[in-house]
Amino acid sequence: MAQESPTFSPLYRQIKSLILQALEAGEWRPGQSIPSEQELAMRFSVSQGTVRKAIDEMAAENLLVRRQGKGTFVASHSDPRAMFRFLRLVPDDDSIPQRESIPLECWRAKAGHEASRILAIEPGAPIMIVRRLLRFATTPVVVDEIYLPGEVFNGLTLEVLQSWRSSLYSLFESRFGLRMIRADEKIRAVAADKSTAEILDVAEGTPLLSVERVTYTYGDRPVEWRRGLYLTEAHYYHNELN
Amino acid sequence: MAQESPTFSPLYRQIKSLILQALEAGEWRPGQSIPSEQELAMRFSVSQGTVRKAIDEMAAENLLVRRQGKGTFVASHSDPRAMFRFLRLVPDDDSIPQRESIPLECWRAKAGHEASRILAIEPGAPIMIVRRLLRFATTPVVVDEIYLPGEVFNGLTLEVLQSWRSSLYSLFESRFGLRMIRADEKIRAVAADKSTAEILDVAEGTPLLSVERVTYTYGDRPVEWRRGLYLTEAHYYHNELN
DNA sequence: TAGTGGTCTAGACCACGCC
DNA sequence: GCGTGGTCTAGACCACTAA
Repeated sequence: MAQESPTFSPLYRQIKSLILQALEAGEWRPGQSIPSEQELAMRFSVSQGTVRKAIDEMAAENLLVRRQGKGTFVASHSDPRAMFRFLRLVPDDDSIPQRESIPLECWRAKAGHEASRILAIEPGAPIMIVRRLLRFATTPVVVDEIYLPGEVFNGLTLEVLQSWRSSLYSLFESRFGLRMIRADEKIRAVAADKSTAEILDVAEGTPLLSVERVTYTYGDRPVEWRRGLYLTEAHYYHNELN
Repeated sequence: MAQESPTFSPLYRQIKSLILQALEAGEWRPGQSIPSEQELAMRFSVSQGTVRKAIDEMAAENLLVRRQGKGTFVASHSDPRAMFRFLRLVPDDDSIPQRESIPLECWRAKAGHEASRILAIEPGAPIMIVRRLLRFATTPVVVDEIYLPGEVFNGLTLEVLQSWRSSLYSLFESRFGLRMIRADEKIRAVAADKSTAEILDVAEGTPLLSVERVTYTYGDRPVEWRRGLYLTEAHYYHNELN
């Protein structure tokens, strides 16, 4: 008969979005622990099991990290376990390489049509463009061109990038308070242009993986658009299908 | 003090592996429903909540599919919702294309060094090799070369392949009782060789995505090794990162 | 209306990390 | 020993599906 709840949302999802709000508001910082399940249950006046289910989902989405006996922590790109979480390039011998990010350029620009559409900002709005090289041990393997909304990344310079000894996303997190939650990648095969070929030390025309990534923060807000060119002669992009 | 349980396994995981066993033994067929949570709880003499947690995990792994009000079902590649579950190629305009699989060749061979290693069979053991073309609407987009253990795929012929009007994995499931659970892909950029270029109707040397996939059935047993060459001029390989 | 999965609760106990 | 997350239970009630 009567449609009771056209937008029925279970209690644990409401709790989840409350925790999300707190997270977004910066109530707990990346790497820090959030209150215990008991405390949260009291705070929201629900049972511990309901809080638990909310946290379960958020842990599955890599927003939180549970550690038995210790507590629940806000996920962080500064955590060694998650440092290159989004980089799927692996050496052919499946070793874990020493990665090194080498910033090449960093300049201001105005958002063109495509950048404004993808980053959901006004055309002509300020953006930052970063070019950088990624090396595995001493081998150059990836050239990235990264587009960032200038609004958010105010104060980003080549010097800042060069003085940072860790992953880009951990810099974004620490310096700009931006937490990268998830990303979408579009992968294609392309031929290396001259300048990329030089940087990667291969012949012009060498087939490369073009990896176009849009990265999102809380609320599915896009905050990074990057295009990486991956050299796959001694490495491969690894993907697991379920 | 005493190390109580070096290999502690919670009850719900034991239940999970019992359900897995039943699944593997073919007690319930793909697409069919398994017993209700209550029935399983009685059968295994545990609470409904414990069964629920076991099923939760299996649903997350795409082994089972829950449908509220109806029951829990064995996942199937014949289900339209999961038909091309492992194919990540998408048209640039993000439309959902009409896919068509065109078998080109199918022959017997003996496993070489690499095939035997990957499929975990004896070198020299019989294998089947299938070559096929995949079209989106009328556009050729993928050429696959597929290696299958002959032991399992006894009776596979080009005629069988040609008479099947659906996805390969649904054929494997229906005809050979083989259920593909998960897969690992290694992606590279390569240049099109002459014969592939002809089939895909592009110039020789065109950059293509090389997608090497190993597919596993229950118990992490590898049962398929394939290499696909994807044309990415009007399509892209989509990947979501979390 | 009956049966299924989905939610929510309350309480007991276990495993783990740390002091 | 204490606090944390992790497991297990039992029971009540809700939402969805199909007969």
